[in-house]
Amino acid sequence: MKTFPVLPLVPPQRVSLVVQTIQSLRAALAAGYWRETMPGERELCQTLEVSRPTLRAALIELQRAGELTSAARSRRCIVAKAASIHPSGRTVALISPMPLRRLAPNMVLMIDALRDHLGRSGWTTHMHVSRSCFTRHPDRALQELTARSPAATWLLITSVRPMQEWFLRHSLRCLVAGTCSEGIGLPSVDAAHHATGRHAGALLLRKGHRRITLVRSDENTGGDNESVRGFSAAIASEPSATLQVMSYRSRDHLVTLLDQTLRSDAPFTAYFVLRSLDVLTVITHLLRRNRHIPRDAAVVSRDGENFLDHVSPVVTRYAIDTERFGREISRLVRTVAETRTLNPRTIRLMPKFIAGETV
Amino acid sequence: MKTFPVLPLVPPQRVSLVVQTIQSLRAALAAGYWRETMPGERELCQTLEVSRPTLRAALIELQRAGELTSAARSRRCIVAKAASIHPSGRTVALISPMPLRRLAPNMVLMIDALRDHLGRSGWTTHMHVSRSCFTRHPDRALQELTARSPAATWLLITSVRPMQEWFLRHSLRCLVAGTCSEGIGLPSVDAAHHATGRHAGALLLRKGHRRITLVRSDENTGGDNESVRGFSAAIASEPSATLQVMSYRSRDHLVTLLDQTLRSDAPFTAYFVLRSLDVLTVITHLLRRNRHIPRDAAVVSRDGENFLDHVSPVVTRYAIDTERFGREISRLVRTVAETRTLNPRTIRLMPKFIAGETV
DNA sequence: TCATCTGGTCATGAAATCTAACCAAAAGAA
DNA sequence: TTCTTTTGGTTAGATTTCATGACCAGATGA
Repeated sequence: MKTFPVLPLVPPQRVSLVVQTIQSLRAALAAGYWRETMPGERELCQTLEVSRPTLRAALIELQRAGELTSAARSRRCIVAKAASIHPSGRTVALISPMPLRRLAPNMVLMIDALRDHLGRSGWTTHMHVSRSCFTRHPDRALQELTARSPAATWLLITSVRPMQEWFLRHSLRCLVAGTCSEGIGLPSVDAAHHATGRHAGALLLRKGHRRITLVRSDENTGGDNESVRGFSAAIASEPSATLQVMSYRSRDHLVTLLDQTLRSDAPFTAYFVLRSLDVLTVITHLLRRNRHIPRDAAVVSRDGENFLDHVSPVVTRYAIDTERFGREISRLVRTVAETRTLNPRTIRLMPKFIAGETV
Repeated sequence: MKTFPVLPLVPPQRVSLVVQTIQSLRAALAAGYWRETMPGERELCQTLEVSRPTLRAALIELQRAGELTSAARSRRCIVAKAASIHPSGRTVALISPMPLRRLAPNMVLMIDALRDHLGRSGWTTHMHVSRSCFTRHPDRALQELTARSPAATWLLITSVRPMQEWFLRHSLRCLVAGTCSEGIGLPSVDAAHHATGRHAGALLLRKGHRRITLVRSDENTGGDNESVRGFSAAIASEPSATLQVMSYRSRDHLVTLLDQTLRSDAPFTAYFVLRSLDVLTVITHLLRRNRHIPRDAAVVSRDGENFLDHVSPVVTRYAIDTERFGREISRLVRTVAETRTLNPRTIRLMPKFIAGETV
């Protein structure tokens, strides 16, 4: 019997990046990481941290090996059916309509806290960015996404009604970070928007304001409707008070609407703004039009981002504890993953009121 | 026994040839392939099939690790006991002076990208928040912290000179996210602050501004000095231009300084603000004092946070790619962990200029 | 004395890789 | 329908890594 001596001095192997990429892809394919079809090239580049030419070289090699089929202008298909023993065990998939950098800073903090907690418990999180899952007819996109990347639990961020309905209908394990639409019994963690709205309304009335504007986006996310209801209820308690709801499509549209309101004869003296980023727009625009804050116009922000501290004057707002938000979601994720039935529990966190100088 | 979960899609590891060579040499050394002394460099090159610069980099690294001794003009000697205290724990420890929610949003995004990338390569990150490590005499705090929580690599965020010196002195594996102080050779990833400053200066001069203010914090972090130097150099090229550097202690102090400047007879017509949060303060205060932007005063922000898009007018600024920033750091972390400060390399990323409406 | 070996250093060029575009077709949303 | 987004396909230029080959000065030994 011949024994092979272990070579004591082995020269470095010089595996090119393309080959390494092929190996990574093969391993994932063998593990059944994707079903049917591959993700787009650009997305793969991101996750593999590799440039597109490199990735394409690897993909083409796999095609030549017959493990993938190329289809012009549509996604590549997986040929060999892999032993689909994909351990979807401890994986949470986040679905967001935009990449992190487009989300509000507080949302990023929340996600970070969430990942941290889940990571400590041995979970991995995976973020999916897909615009088409948030449209009015998200069925196809959701079908494909959930089929392609199995996860123990799905976490919906800034989700809209059709999406939530889809998840409920397919009874996939999921939970909502933010507001769950009315009548849809998905477990969720949310800020207490109704209570916040009521508090803000009462505050402005107490300060003597009677002509009040609520500023909201025309997309219905983030519990805007609830805020509006809470705020309206508070304002309605004072018969002499008028409430105008300003619903804008874009930043520029908001500016236009503000100018219209400013031109009106009986001016509005208070603004309750739902999105903190738009508070910036409102405040800077009011200042630009020579309105004094808070003398000519009071401003209250429903969301409490950090940067509002640096506005002069400091913005009065309601701040949520992102750390806690993330922790609660992390807990709920684990509960949902363990229990078979969806427990439609809703956790509401009350934001902290931060008295600023804009009221 | 602890088992690590197998990650389904691991990005290629990009082991550089130098690192591969180090591994080959280590293996041979451990196997006792040579006695007392090493072969000559040229011979080793042949057997390892590697060029001399590459081999030498590997040898020097082994010297630094104390496994070989360098002898000028005679062969290298092998240190008897290969200590092999390679802290292969895949843990990165971040040190920050403040919790995430107090950091600039872009920094949070960067950290998130970093965690994501490292996580997929099987690393865990741990965040430490300690003010006392960022003081002028951080020795005790750092001693305690590093002793308490071992990590393969330390990542310093918004770090200051004494801290960096301490790490260099104790030759712990670390790298700097942000600016590495002058003369301290730690590997770092940073924005190209000097170039940005020069660009901004040239821009303002081209627009006809001659009395220009640079707004900076009195803490020296985030490459503020570099920005000042680059900006000054650009302004100095125009003899008729005046540059005032406004260094503030706090938000309120900044407001006071702004008011002083506004009262001066020959007004300053342009502001270059280093921190994006303070851009908010500057802009809102200028608006409050009825200055029109950009007619009375132009504002340029060195940092490019997203929320500046929502200011009216949209702020002209320089934005770094946080995703890329995090990726570069992630890569550097892995390099540093494998070799001890192999290459005290500084990576400079050029931010993208975003033309706004404030110039 | 002289050829040869040693580690140290440098300039140059080739290859691998990344970045950032642009294109046209297909798919999907409104 | 019309418009936007996404898809794979392609290219040019910059950057980084590594190899090649040369030179130097001291050490070594014939």
